[in-house]
Amino acid sequence: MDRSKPDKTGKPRIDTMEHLSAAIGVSRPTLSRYFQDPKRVSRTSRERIEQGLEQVEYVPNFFATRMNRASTGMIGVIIPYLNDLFFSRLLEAIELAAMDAGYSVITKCSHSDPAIEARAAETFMSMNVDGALVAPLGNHSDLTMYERLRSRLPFVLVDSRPEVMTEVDFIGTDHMQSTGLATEYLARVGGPPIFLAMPRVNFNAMSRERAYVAKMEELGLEPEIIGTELINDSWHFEAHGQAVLDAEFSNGRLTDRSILCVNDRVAIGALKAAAAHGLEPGAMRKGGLRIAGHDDYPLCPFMTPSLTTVAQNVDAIGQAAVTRLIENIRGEKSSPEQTVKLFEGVMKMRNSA
Amino acid sequence: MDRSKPDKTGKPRIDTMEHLSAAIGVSRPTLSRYFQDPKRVSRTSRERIEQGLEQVEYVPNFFATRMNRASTGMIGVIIPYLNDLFFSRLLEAIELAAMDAGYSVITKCSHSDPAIEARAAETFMSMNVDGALVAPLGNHSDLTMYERLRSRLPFVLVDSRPEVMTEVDFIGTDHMQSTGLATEYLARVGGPPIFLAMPRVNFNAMSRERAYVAKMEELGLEPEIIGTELINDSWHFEAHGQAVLDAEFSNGRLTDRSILCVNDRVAIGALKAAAAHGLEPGAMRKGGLRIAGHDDYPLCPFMTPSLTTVAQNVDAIGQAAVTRLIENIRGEKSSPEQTVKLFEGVMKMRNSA
DNA sequence: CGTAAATATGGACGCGTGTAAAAGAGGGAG
DNA sequence: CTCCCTCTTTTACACGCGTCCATATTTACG
Repeated sequence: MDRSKPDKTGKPRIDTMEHLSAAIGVSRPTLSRYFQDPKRVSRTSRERIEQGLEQVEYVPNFFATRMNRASTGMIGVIIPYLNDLFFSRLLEAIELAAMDAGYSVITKCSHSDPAIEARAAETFMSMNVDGALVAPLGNHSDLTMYERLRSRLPFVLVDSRPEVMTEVDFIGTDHMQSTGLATEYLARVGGPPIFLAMPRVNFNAMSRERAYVAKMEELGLEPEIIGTELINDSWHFEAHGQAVLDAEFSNGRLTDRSILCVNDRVAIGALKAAAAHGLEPGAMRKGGLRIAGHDDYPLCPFMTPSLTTVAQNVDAIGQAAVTRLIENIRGEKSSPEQTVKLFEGVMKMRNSA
Repeated sequence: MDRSKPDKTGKPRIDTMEHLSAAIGVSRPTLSRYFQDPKRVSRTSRERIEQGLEQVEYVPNFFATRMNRASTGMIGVIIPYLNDLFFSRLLEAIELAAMDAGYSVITKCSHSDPAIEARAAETFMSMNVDGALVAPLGNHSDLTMYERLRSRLPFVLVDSRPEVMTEVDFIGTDHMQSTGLATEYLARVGGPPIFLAMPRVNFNAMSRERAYVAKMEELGLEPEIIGTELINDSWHFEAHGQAVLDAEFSNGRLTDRSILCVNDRVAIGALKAAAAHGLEPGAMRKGGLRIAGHDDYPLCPFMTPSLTTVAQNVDAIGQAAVTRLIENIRGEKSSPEQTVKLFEGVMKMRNSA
């Protein structure tokens, strides 16, 4: 591919600012300033440049523009896995917020692998990103990597946070509140809820479990937790929920209980187990099977019965994370104190509980 | 942030190869070669470097390493939207395949916006990515942008393809086959299927519609299509399916028909509409409501009833797309002929049809 | 119209690394 | 011990653009 030939649009392509400078009769530094901010050159130069750009095709080289510049205008985002609509929504919120703020984001997915996560962090540092936003993988993450990242760049944790990282900015949901809300709701409308957990693969799972226990004790009820043992080793949350409840229902247990699932994907599996056993979880009957989730997964309204859950304010979390990160970037000196911002969950009462 | 201070790990950090060279007594170009491929320096140098790297922390600058190099080792991937498990699965397959092949991928999401899509393409070109993999947005995409991309880099389309771009490499599903399969299946086990379409937002939607019509005509049946009118202007596929069928069922229509949905997300909405009307789509009864989808969305087995669908071989598509792109990158001269690779769909018979 | 102040411009240098070509080191044969 | 060959290292330049600073140009004001 010869990179200096005209392309199909007919415009001749120019590949360096030097050549562009020669082509339209403006010095290269002036062009450089123009591309950073058109207002930094005089109106006459600006018009001349813009007119020239209509004749040829030129885009400044991405790497060269970021080599010798204080700010790269990029923020790095690390997401633990993609095949989960919660994280894809979060990522979307982050990308749009960053775009609004004039930053371009570069995303890396950990694919459930701490080594990949660590490599992504190294890459971000070697790219001199202005800051990093990390949704941690969970227990297996390399915490020294987080420390390294934090000591080198503005750094904000999103969604979940390792217990030991108490002095880092963190934006997420107040699980104490949100899970407490769901627990209280179930306790009020049905019997004392039981908690359908997951293997301890991430910090939020543990936070919610603890929040459930705390709320139950506050209500003077006995907490009961099932599903902490590993059934499958992958991120098949739905299958996990289904398998755990299938075992219970098969033994005639829990068929008239309120079940609070650690998240909606587990709850979707739970709904399936119920249906398979001819059970109809529902909010309407007094006493009887109830199933609720957590997160407000986009498919909740379309489940049968529609899934009662507590919604995380994903958009607000993404927006706030970006905002906080940019604050850190802008005034690294002025904001030494840590920020923790937790958004409240909102009960979404539907038909399953 | 002073970038030359030792970090928390205790290792002093070194920020340029020059300094590293001075620190461990090996020339900078030798270091450069070492980082590209350790085998390119003598064993003695290699050992000395590796020993030195244990004492200090250093990672080559990402931008500088890619400035003056023939191959950047990067491939760009454009995905139309994230909040869809089909695309997140595809992206995962692509990322893992590329990682295996030693390429790092940089992902951009169009967020349903052709302007963002075009900007992503410009960015890729200005980054000198070795190649680009694009899952098109649909009708609104800027086709001249695709042409520009194609004329400048190895370029492979994935998942769907604009009709006019007939001479580009393309990897996807054979919708003629897959949709035909589902059509035939429904026609055989139930009555003549009706097709629940979407507004024509992407090319696959149209391909499947055409495939349905072709198969119906082959079977000597009258094709019937509903749902092409826009109900909501966003990508709320489930809501679309639900709304269209709700209108039909409310008027007492289609309640005993076989309904083939353009994709699983629409089908999930359709299932919901059925449940709301007390209808139980099922494979078991002769005659009666049947609902099937397309794609094998990960949640299909967990729907109630579980959703019959035809599976796309997402992993194979992702893998093949990367393989083909790398072929293009490696031997730009040797493979001028176009490659179109279409994978067959596989019927997943579950309970809904 | 003239002069000082404000602004715009261009030359020169630097960013951190890749790479071609030249210099060096090592090793074996004569 | 010398010569030649091969592998390795080094020297020198290149990549494309940001940015400082001296200089040219415009503007403001009298």
